[in-house]
Amino acid sequence: MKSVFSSHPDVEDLGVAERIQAIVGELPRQEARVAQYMLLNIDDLVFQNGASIARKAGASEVTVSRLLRRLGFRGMAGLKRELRTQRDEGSIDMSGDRELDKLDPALKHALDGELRALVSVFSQTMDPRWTRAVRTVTGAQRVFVTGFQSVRGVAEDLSRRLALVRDDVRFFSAHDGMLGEWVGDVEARSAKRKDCVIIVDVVPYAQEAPLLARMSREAGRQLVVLTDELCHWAQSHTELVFHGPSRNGLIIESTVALTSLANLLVDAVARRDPAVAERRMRRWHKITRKLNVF
Amino acid sequence: MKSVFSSHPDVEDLGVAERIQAIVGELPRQEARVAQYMLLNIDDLVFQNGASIARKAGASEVTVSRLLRRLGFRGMAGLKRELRTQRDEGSIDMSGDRELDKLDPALKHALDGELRALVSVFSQTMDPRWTRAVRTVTGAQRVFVTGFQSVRGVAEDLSRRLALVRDDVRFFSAHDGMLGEWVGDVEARSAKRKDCVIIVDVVPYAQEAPLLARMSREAGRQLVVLTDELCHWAQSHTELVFHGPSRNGLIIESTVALTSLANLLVDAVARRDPAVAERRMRRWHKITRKLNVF
DNA sequence: CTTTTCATGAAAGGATTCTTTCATTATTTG
DNA sequence: CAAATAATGAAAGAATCCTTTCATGAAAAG
Repeated sequence: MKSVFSSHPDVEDLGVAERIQAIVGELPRQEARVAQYMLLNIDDLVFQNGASIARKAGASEVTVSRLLRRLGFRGMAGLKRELRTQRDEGSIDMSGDRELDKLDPALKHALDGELRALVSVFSQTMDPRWTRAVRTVTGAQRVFVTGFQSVRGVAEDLSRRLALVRDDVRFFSAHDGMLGEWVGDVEARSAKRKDCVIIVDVVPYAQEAPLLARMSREAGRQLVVLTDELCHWAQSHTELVFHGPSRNGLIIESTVALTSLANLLVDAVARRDPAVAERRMRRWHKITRKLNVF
Repeated sequence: MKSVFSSHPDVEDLGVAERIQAIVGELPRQEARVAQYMLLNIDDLVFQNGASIARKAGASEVTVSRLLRRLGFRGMAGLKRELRTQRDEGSIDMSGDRELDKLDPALKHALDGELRALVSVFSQTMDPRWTRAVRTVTGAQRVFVTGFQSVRGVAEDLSRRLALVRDDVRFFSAHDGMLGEWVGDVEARSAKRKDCVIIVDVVPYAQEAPLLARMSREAGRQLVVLTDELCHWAQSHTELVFHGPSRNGLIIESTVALTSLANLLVDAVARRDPAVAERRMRRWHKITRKLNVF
C-alpha cells in the first residue's frame, strides 16, 4: 500500500522486510526457512499467528518465536505493532509538505483516503466502460439525473452542470411531481435515441435507487450509476457503474470522490464537442452576468 | 496488482463494511457503538483483537463477540478471514501508480491539481481560524446555509449533513420564500447566542453572495464563507473564509475541494461532541431505514 | 574421537483471547 | 404500571496462542 505521493524512506528504522532481508543469510536452516516464508508473504502476515506461520513454513512454533525475537520483535504482537506503524507512516507524505505533520492524525488518514479515492476515480476513466458511459450520456435524447439524501446535492449540481454542456438535462426526484411525467412517457422505449438516467447514490440510504434502476431499464432507458464503494445492487442493472470511495474514517462519509466522478463526467461530455461546450458556457456566463446586475 | 474495479462483487457475499453498514441502524446501543467504531477504523481491524476493540469502542468484550456473530462472522478469526479474502479480491488496493501513466495528459494534470487542492484544504484545518469557524458553527443558535448556481448542491448537502449533527440548520435560497423569514428576524441581533450564516460560493456567478454577506453582518450574524481560490469579496466581511481551489484545467471548474471543505466542517462539528453526533446519526439511520421499507 | 556448541521440536506451563452462563438493568409491550 | 422482552457485562470456563524448559541430534571445535 503505497501513498499517492512518493513516500519518504525513513533513514533510521528499517521496515520489517528489510530487517529480515538483512539477516536471512546468516540464519540457521529452519529459521531461514521461516524468514523466507515471511518475506514472500509479507502482506499476509497481519492475518496470521505464530502457529499458522510455523505450519505453512514447515517449522515448529518455537522456531517462529525464536526468529521473531532474533529479529528484534517482541513476539507476534511486536511484529504486528511494527507492521502497523509502518503502514501508518507509509500512508502519507505530501510532496514535501512538512506542515502536514502537524495535522490531526485522524484527518491525515482521511486526507490520504481522499487522495487514494481521487486516484481511483480518475483511473476509472481509463476503463472502456467509462467511454461507453460518456457516449451514452452524450448521445442520449434526454438525460435524467437523480440522487437521494446526503448526495442529492451532488446529483443536482451534476444536472445543472451537465445542462451547461448539453440540452435536455433535468434533475428529478422520486418524491416530487416530476416522477409522474417521467414515468408516463411510454413511447421513449421505441425512440431512436434513447433517454439516459443517471443515478447518484450512496449505499446506506437508498432503497429507492434499485427500484428506479429497474424502472429505467424497463422503460428502455440507459442507466449510468455513480455510487460509493459499498454499492452492491447496481451491477445487476447496468455495466455503467462507477465508484467513488466514501469511507475515510471521518464520522460522516465523504462525498468528494462522487463529486469528482460527476465533474469528470461533465467534462468528458463537454469534451466530446469542445467548441459547442465553450460556446454554451460563454453564453451562460453572459446571461448570469446580466442577471446579477439586476 | 489488480484493477481498481472489483471484478464482480458477488451479489451474495457482501464485504465487511457493507455488512456492518447494513445493520448498524437496528443494533442495540452498545453493539452499534462497536459497529460504528469498526466502520471508522476498518483498516485497523486486522491489527486488533476482540478485547482491544471492546476497550477502544467502550464496550465489553462480550458485546464485541455477540456483534461479530450477529454480523455472521465466526468470531474475530472469521472476521479476519473475511477481511483477507476481501483484500485478495483487490477491493482495497490502489496501486494504479504505474497505470496512471496511461491517463490522458489533461486528466493527469487535473488529477494533480485536485490532489494539491485537497492537501490545501486539509491544511487549512490547522489554521486557528478554522477552529474559530467550527466553534462558531457549533455554538450558533441557528445555522443558515446558502449557495448559488453550480455549487448550490454542495451547500444543500452541507446543510443536510450538518443537520444530522446539530439542531436548527436550514438551507435557504435568496430567491425562495425563506429569505423573507430570514430577513425579518430582527431581534436575532441581540440574542445571546448568535445565528450563523454559511455561504458556499464560487466567483464567476455570484453577485448575490457579497450582498448576503453584508446583510448577515448587519443582522448581527456570524459569517463563514467557503469559496474558491479566486474569491476577493469575502475577506472584507469576515475572517472566516476558507478556500477550495477550483481551477483544474478542465472545461468546468472543480467542486471537489469545496465539497471536501464542507465535509470537513461537518466532521469537525460532529467531533465536538462525538457521542451526541453518533446518537443522532444512528437515530437517523433507523428512520431512513423505516422510511425505505414503506 | 570426544567435547562443545548450536539447532530443533516436543511437552508443559503461562498468558491471552474468545465464549458461555447468569444475574442485573434497561426497554418495550400490554 | 406491571409483565415480558431485550441488552449488557461480570465471571468462569474453554480454546488458542506464545514462551519456557528440556531432551535429542547435528555440526563444529579441539
